[in-house]
Amino acid sequence: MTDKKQAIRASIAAHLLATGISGHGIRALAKAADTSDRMLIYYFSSKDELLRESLMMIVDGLSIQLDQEVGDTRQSCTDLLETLTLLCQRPDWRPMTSLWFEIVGLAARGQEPFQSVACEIADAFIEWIAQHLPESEKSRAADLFAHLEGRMLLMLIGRRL
Amino acid sequence: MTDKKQAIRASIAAHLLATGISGHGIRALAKAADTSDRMLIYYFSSKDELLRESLMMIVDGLSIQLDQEVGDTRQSCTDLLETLTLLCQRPDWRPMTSLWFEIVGLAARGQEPFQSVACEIADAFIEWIAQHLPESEKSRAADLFAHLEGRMLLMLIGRRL
DNA sequence: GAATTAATGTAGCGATTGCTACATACAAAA
DNA sequence: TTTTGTATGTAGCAATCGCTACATTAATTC
Repeated sequence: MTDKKQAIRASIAAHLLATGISGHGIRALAKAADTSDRMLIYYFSSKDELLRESLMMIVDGLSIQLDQEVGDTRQSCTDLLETLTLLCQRPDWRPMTSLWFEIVGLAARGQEPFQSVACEIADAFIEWIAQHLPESEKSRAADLFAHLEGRMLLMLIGRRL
Repeated sequence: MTDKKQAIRASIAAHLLATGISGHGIRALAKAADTSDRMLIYYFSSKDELLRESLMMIVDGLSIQLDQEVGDTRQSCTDLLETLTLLCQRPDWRPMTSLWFEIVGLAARGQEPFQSVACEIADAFIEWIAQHLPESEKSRAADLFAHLEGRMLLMLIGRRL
């Protein structure tokens, strides 16, 4: 059933957020989703497809989650960067940050499905930023995203600004 | 002999730059260094140690390489960011960029030896930036690095500013 | 009730993983 | 010359990898 498939997607997504992508065989993933490796392949055909669909679940929730945290107000470029910097530094966002850079690392060599997932996440985030900037600064959304990402990277490896 | 060990380090470093870190067993690495897996373990005790030493070779050459490319002049914060952005966008720097984000991705979950290697690279780069900024702007070195890294990330996944 | 389809368990395949045991060659030291 | 230590090849181990073959049960349809 599609319910079952969706439940598996959700379990795997949570597990990836909590423990990372690499180093988990399908047997371990199956245990995390309370099923068997046999069933994972039955539903998703391959491990790659399972990962792709699970990661896309997270992407789809990103904009909503950002709205919940930041609110739907517009801020200047400088202010929005500070707001998002504070948000991404919060401990409860750490799993998301780790997962994001893990995806980027896997995408760095063009490896699917991570390459396309990375693009989708970046595009979604930049789009969200653009919609929360004043009209006059919309064109700076991508560079604001870049600046934010760099700060997240520094934080991730334990380096201060 | 130490010569042999050093030659292996160099071969492996070049191979990692060209083809990435993940997905290579020690048998493949041995072939790239024109030796046997048996000898890699003989010299380096473990795959982790082999990777650590090979990656550190790259780190050690980073400042020198930056000096060669950019020159030893000081620039304002804004100018230096543009200079470095152009440099890191050059196709011949692409392997370095990919490798760097691959390392960060592996470090994202605290996995050694990538965690410590990532710190060393970041520290070396930030230190280099600080030394190429005017006295009055030195404190902004880390954030300039952050901004640059974010731009590299965008470029890496094929997104424009 | 019979036939068909969907869902699931069990077992295992062939490939690869990092690493080790054992033997051997060769050189320097005693 | 015997001994000792370094360098190297060959073979293989136990674990894990993604995935498949085969059988069986459970649910649906005719």
